[in-house]
Amino acid sequence: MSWPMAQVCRMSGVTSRTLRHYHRIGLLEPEWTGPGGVRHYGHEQLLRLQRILLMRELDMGLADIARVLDEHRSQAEALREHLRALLAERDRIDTLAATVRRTVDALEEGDAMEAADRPEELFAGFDTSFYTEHARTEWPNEWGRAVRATEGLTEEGWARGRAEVAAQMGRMAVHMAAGTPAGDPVVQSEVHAHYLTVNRTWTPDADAFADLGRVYAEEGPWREVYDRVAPGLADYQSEAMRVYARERLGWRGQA
Amino acid sequence: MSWPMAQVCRMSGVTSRTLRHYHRIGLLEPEWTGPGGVRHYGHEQLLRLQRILLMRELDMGLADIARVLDEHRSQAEALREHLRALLAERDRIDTLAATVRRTVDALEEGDAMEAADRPEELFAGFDTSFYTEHARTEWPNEWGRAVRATEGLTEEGWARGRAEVAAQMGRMAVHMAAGTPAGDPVVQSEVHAHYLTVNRTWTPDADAFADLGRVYAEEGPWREVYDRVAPGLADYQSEAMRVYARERLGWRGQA
DNA sequence: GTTAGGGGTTGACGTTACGTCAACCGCAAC
DNA sequence: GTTGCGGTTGACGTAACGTCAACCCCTAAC
Repeated sequence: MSWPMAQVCRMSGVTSRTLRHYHRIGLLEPEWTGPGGVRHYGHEQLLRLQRILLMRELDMGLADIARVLDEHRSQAEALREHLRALLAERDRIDTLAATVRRTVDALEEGDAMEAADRPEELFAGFDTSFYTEHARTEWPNEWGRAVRATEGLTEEGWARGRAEVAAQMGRMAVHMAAGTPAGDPVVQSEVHAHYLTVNRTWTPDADAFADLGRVYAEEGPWREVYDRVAPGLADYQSEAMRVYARERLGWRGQA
Repeated sequence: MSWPMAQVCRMSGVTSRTLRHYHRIGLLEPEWTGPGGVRHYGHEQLLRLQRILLMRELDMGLADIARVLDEHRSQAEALREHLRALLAERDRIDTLAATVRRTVDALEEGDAMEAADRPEELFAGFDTSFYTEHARTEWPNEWGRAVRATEGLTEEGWARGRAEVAAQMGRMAVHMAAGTPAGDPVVQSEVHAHYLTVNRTWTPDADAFADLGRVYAEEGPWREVYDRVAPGLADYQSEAMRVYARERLGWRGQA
């Protein structure tokens, strides 16, 4: 006794598409095929389908199911392994959810990403002259080039620059809130973006870039601005820049 | 200033394949394309890539990311929604893991699925005559046909039949351990398989099939066998058969 | 001159478990 | 004759790329 596909579908609750799929991948072959390619399933096939549905209900992959059915792999063993995979996946999602939650919190606090929308406010009272002396004596060449590069800048150009840096700070704050290590590729690529931004006015070498990071973190206007975006951001940014200087610019220092 | 694809890859840590993918789906288009189709990315594109990577890190889908970037959808709002989806997925996996664990436990107890491997042992001492009187008086026609159908059965045929029923019991025990409701399609399709098995010797109508389920659950050899496979299985099987009789055979009774 | 090598690029196919859809086919009613 | 219905089939799409064969350009070596 055997039944055509449509009847098997009604009997078992699966769609015809599913049965055709199982046929194609060799998981469940019909007993025989009638004229016009009509598939017919026998008793044996129905029982096999039952076993398939049982394991599929537990979210096992079809490949694993096939292994259990055809290679006489222990079902209990397969399920134990499947359980391990499930728990690992749950933990991964759990961690991810916590990260996202922290990120949302950081966004909602309104200090991180919204800062990117109000760069003027963020940089209000920023005193550039604070660093002038340090830069002029420590990196005279770079200082000179920076001055020349910014000489021709319009006010709109300055504003765009501030907005860009503010946006970078916002993204960096999200990375920090997410708990991403400062050495993570995605953070490093963010630092690289910052490096490119800086490059538009001057070209720091490894030493100078690492020093710039240090300056961000020490007491002063920069630290204030960074920490206004998110507490601790100055240190995080500084650390990320130190890693970048070491790994991408060949910096050898430690300070 | 702009950079060719390979350099952007090294800068940002993504593969060239990824960038080509983003190009194809319109998520990130190069600033201009050189001879030979070489893609070049400018400053603006790099910043956009940063934003993409930031959200991708949190497992957001590319479509959602595109919505945030292009349709000015609030990032916080998108992330909150994403968080809800993550939590739901975690709960789903959690429930599933608990189900799989129960299933594994049921399998390990050795009484469920292994019963399918020792049908003779399972049915040891099974006394068919127990039900002879009931069946003969209550369902005389069916009884007669069953007798005729089993007359020509070899011992091997009987053994195969027992093995099949034992295997069905094992699967049903797993469904029960998994906490699947008796009315669930997958369980009902298992009952249907049982129905087909029974049909090989006689053809119960709705009443008879429901009654058969009742018989499985009442005190006697059948209940003993079922509960030997897994405690509570007799009632579960009986309930599933009652649902089947109602929904698939048009049974109107309640008892 | 040419040839091998290296670095870069492209399109095409594979991945999971099917859903969705246009096309076709046989059979019954009008 | 045709119109509809129930059934079937193959083909394409899904998410986010990995992997791979093929091809192109430039350079150094023979």
